[in-house]
Amino acid sequence: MDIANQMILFAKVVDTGGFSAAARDLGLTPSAVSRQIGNLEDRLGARLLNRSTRRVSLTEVGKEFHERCRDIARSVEDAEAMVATRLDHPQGTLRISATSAFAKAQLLPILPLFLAENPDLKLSIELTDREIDLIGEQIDVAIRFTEQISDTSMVARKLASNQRIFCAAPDYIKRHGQPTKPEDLADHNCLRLSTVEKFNNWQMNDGHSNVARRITGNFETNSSDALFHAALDGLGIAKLSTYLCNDALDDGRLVRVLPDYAEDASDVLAIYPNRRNLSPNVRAFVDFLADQFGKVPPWEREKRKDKTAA
Amino acid sequence: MDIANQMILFAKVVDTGGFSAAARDLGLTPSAVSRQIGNLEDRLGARLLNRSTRRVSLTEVGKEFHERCRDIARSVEDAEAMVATRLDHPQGTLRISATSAFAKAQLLPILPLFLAENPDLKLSIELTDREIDLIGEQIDVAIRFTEQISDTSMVARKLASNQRIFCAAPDYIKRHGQPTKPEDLADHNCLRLSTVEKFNNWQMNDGHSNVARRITGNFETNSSDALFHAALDGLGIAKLSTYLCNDALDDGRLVRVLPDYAEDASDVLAIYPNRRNLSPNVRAFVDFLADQFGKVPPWEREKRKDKTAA
DNA sequence: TGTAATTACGGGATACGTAAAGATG
DNA sequence: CATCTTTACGTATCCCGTAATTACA
Repeated sequence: MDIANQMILFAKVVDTGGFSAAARDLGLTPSAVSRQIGNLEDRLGARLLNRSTRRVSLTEVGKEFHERCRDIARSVEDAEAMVATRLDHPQGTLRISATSAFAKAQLLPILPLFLAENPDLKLSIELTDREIDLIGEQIDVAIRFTEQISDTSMVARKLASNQRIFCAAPDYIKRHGQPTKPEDLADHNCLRLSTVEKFNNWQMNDGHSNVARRITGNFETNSSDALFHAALDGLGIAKLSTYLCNDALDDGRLVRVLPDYAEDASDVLAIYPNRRNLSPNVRAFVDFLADQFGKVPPWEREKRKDKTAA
Repeated sequence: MDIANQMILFAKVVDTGGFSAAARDLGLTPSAVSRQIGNLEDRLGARLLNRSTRRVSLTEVGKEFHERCRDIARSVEDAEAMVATRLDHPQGTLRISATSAFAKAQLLPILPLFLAENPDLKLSIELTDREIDLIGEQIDVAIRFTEQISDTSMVARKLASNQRIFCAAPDYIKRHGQPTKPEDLADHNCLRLSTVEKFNNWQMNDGHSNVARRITGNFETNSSDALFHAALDGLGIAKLSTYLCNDALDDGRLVRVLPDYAEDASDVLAIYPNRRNLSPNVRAFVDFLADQFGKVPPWEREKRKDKTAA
């Protein structure tokens, strides 16, 4: 047994007034207590307790040492209790990472509800589109899109499906015509996301097979959000995540292009450090996300299906 | 391993910045450190550290827990250091018990020298003639006279020999005559110490054999000191410890009676709790006593021998 | 390639309980 | 006589190190 526990044991002996009493309290035998205290004294090189068979009394060093040991014992208990308290319900600060586009479109709108459900919780939202070091940045939960989990200690939980589909402003279509087959894209101004689409072609899937089509365009950006707005502004055709363009499709600011084609569906993932000893904060947040996005994500809700059907 | 040491280990891991670094510092393997931290987390039910193979970072609970653990680790070290400091040289308070007669005659006179040798030491002198519970009274050292050590945990170190001899004031002898053989005591007023001499006879030894002689007298007391003063006042013949009567014999206030007889020699003992992990305070004091009384006690010094020889 | 964290596995240190002894009120 | 501390002794626990694995720079 190492010294710290012997110190706590010593405090217990003094507080209970004897070896046997301490042993009873701790579920040990007097024998074990006696030996540990003896070891402690030998290690310190000082006698802490003078003992007869009937009585135990502190030496002068013992008295001072005891005060410190008692404080330490208390601190240990307090620290343990502190953790237990924090485990009781979500509290403190939860650091969340997401891409700015997803955050603006989907995450931020639902956070007030989450905060209302968890009054003791504070949020710290970190918006970055590049991949980040979750551990280095002390992120509790990140929301990412099938970007593979680099670290095996990380756990990814699927929140929803996401597809990227082809959209343009009605005005753009009016001016440049409606493409009807993938090949037509070559004649259009295709807006690119520079971070993902490094090569000038788009993967697309008609439900049966994948094809890749070469594209051209005079606009690229590293920001999904900027891409979205460029499409809204009628700059050309963009491949946009459904979570991002659903509202604009609903109210007619965008129309879908090549509706039979889409990129392979990918997943919206909540990524967090580890499933073992998961913090209540993370658990609550991930559960909340799963609840909000899980069955039918907002961007696939009825209202939109009605309109497109119409 | 119990929780307190795991907490200290955890603090070390955070302070060194990793499991391997902590392991190196502590002379352990990363494997052991990993397991202990894992156990700690499981016990607490909370993740303290998020770790990749290259990086370790604190969770929110971990951060707060760490602060407490670091404080605890420091407190443990401080407490250990405090004891080590006190072991360095005698300091603090030493509680000494002695009989009041011995203290007045022999102990108190030499204490200033002891205090001068140990400037950081304070003394607390407890004078009681009855036997006391050293442990209950928190006595560090008791000076007693062959009163058997009741507790085996106690250690007795012989400081000097002591004899009790027969004395009277010259004035008393002048008035009642000099006894020349033990039987003569029956005709004298013998002063008794009530605590020791419960029966009305005195043991005496002529160097060959013990005899017991019945005595009578009109004075008894529980105080050696009072007995001594009664003898000085010429009340009768007293059996007095040499440590007590030497000065009076030296300067003629008392004369020895039946000089060929004395009580069996007994020992002046220093009694202290235990030899294991003896405190520097006790060690210094007992050594000092042995040095002062050890070879030839003050009450057997030359000056007196000269005079009695004369 | 070198370092880091983790896990399984086997051996060994160690801390426990039992039992007995000595002491105390 | 019940209770207390201490010590010896045998055992079982548990904790560590070794080695292998996976991850990361």
